[in-house]
Amino acid sequence: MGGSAMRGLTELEGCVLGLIWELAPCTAYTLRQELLQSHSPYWSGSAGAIYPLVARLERQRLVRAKDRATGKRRSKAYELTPAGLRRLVQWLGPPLTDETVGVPMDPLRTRVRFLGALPPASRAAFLADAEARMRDRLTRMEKPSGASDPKANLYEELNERGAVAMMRARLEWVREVAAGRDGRPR
Amino acid sequence: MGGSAMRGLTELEGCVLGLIWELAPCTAYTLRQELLQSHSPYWSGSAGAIYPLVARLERQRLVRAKDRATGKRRSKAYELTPAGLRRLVQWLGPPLTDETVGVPMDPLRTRVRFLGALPPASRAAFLADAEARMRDRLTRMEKPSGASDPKANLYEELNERGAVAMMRARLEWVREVAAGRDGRPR
DNA sequence: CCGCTCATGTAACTGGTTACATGATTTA
DNA sequence: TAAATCATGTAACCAGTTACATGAGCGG
Repeated sequence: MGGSAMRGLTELEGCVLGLIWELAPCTAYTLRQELLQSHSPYWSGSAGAIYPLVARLERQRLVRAKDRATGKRRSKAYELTPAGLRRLVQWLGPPLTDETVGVPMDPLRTRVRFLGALPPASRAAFLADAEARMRDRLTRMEKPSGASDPKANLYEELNERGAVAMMRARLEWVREVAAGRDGRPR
Repeated sequence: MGGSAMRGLTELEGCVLGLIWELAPCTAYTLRQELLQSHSPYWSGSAGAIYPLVARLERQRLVRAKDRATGKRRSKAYELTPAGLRRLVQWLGPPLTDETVGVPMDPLRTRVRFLGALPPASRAAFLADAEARMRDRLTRMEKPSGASDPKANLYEELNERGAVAMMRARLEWVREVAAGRDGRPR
């Protein structure tokens, strides 16, 4: 059952499925905005990614579209099918994969690994730049939670707190790298 | 100068360039092993990725190969050219891009965002699974540093400490999510 | 009416993936 | 000598990228 061999969802597919679950009924355009406005844009949210993706999901019957054209404007509003919800649930886990729980990739950490290739002066500049930018980002992440958006759902809030926690830990680590490049007790 | 329009390096290209700088002279095979054995394998280290990549680097003269065939076995050992080193340095930064310093993608965090789609019982199971696996990973990351490998260079060590720090912070966050889904003071 | 944003897509490309192919060298 | 591993690659595929195309609705 289920048409085409059911290979695993990509990260973006899972994420979009989740967004549709959250925002249904919603258009592909809305999904794009959500991805673009997310202040952690590892995905471009480009049209070239989203439209083919939702088309894929629709072909697999994980998603269905209510055609609601206003005037002469075509517009498709998507929502999960029962199969789509099952698929989302299965994608979420448990069980979790090693890929999911393992150390996530971090371009900054990768670069630090090769800091030895920079002339010493540049190393200091590198770390100073990193620290400054991260502090900046952190403040911008922590502030707007004041009163602007009451954070629709709990898990979105927790997700965001996770992002902040990661940035804090990363910042602290960079400081450690900068301060004691000697740091370790011996 | 510099042949082909010099577009930016991909993350993997930068990383491989760094590895060649570190291990030169070394073969493509060695690079693969390094990527495979790294206990954070976001890259497959597949032959299909590495060989074309180093060929690319060689065509751009960022890398040159000393042909050293032992017996009847062909073998190319790569090292950075001066241009390659310049390129590596430039890739490392400063200045850093937002992409580099920004919140890195984290599949676990993404999933937590949509935890609401799971039946409550599964939510608990999800979080328990996550915590268990992460604790397991952490212990395995912290242990072997005992005496086995004296950690060749400082920055490799710092890189690894960064990975551990990230995992710790993530674990703590997951605990927070699990313990107080009420957590916040209001 | 001009230009901007809304909204939906297509086309060409590309970097990385799995899977396969090939042969040399080492080990059981 | 058979099996495993070393070592170097190629071929087909695929998801996501940038860039472009098209047209409706709206504010000035």
